[in-house]
Amino acid sequence: MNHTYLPNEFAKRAGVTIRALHHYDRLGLLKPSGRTAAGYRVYSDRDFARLEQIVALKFIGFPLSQIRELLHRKDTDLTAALRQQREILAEKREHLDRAMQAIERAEKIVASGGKPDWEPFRKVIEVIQMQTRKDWMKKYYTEEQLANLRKRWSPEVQAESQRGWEALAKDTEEAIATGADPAGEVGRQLAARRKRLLAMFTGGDPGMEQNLQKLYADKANWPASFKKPYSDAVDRFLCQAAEALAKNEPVGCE
Amino acid sequence: MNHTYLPNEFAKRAGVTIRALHHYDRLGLLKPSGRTAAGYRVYSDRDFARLEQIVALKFIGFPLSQIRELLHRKDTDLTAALRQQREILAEKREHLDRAMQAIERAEKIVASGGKPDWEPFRKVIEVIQMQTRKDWMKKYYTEEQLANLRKRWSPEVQAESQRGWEALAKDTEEAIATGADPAGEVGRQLAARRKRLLAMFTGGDPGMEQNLQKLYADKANWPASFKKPYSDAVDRFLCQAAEALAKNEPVGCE
DNA sequence: TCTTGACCCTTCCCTTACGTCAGACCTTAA
DNA sequence: TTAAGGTCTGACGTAAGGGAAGGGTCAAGA
Repeated sequence: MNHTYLPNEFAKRAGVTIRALHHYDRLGLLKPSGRTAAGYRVYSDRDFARLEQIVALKFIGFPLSQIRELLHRKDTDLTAALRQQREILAEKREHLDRAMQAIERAEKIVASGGKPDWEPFRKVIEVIQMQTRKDWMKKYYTEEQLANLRKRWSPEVQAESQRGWEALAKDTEEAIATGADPAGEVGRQLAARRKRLLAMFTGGDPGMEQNLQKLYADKANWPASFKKPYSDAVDRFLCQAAEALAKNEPVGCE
Repeated sequence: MNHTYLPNEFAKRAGVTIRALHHYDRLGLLKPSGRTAAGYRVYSDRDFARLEQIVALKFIGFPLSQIRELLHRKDTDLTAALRQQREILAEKREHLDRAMQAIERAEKIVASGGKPDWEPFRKVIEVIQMQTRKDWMKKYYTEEQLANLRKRWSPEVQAESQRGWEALAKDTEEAIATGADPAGEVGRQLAARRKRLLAMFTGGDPGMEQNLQKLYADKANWPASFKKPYSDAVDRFLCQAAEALAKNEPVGCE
């Protein structure tokens, strides 16, 4: 059972390249058990186990330097390292999500044409600034609520929400064009759709709903990225409809 | 309105470092409009617009070399570049998701203690192998179904699902200990919980449910990472309960 | 006029995790 | 004996800048 391997076989079995083995050797991360008379590296089963660990730690994103620490010193706090690494990955994922969202926006604007080619990037920049506007959002949301929001507000959900708002805007414009009454049946249905879309954002948390209304009222200080995708007329109609739908609840129209 | 900026003001306004400006200058990505007699870089509003574009494209993950192409040649296909970039980001996100899942597993095993410190990494490796087992999953799932699954199966959902299974296992063990009947009321409720957890995975797609059953039957070929977190006794009890709950539907127990 | 502090310049080395040569050495089969 | 295939070390390249060395510029205060 105590096999020995030459570099080629060893590397293939572990799914790494020979060059990587050289690299780990030079870093002192994985020294081969021995050498042949000609100087060829010779690896053992124990080396293989260690390489497996290295590969695993690399997969979850640890840098080689830290892997060496973790494998070298038994006293290193593994749980703390894992937790920290998970947090790092979570941050990276957040960035990726925002980048994907930005691309989708840009694609949409490019596809709708008409504008000069570089218009999309204004939008992208707005999204970035929204990211740096975290402190602004903290005026209204607690850290915990923001964390929940980030969890729920995946790019897919965002995309769906955006589609929903666009469709709602279109239908509302039609309703206005046909002279519909905000308090009538059509308005009632549109208001219900608006409510569901808001619920996608708040996740049904009443605290967040309140905050959303305060935030909505703070119109003067909105970052540009919060600009609604529909006109003031549509906004007014929907607000009136929403108030008609729920006579007793404040709706957040000015 | 035609402002000029020295590096400090310019960099701050755009949210980059002076060192980055030097870098872009050297790459020919953003040459300042002019220089003072002393050799200081002088930037204009047009430079600012260009820098905004650079920052935006960098945010969505384009390398500087490609950014230069995109900004230099008007004929470059922007839509194609955006689509491709989105795909690249999607792949990265997939990797991140799997890494986070691996960390969560490792953390759980470390926390439960008892095992030698390096046991967790066996589990991590299994997750990696599951990744390379894509071809195996394709036996049962179409590409489209897999894509849907990846969308829905975020780390958060995974974590929640895992918690759900663990709780279900615990409660089922208790039920077995008290001699409950799989076909009785307790069994009925446990079976319903099992069904809901499966639904988290299938998303209610009946095609995927069928596949899940086929996959379940292919027990001999399961990758190790699919090992259930509960004992065979719990498994049998839940299967019998599920069959009792839905007399006419096949449940997938052997 | 001299100095201080805040800017700015260029050039060079450093970072990660290897990939890619280049030139030389080893082993084995034909 | 030679050809093929495997291996060695060493050096350089990658992306996107960070940091430091060593030096110039500018405005204001002593």
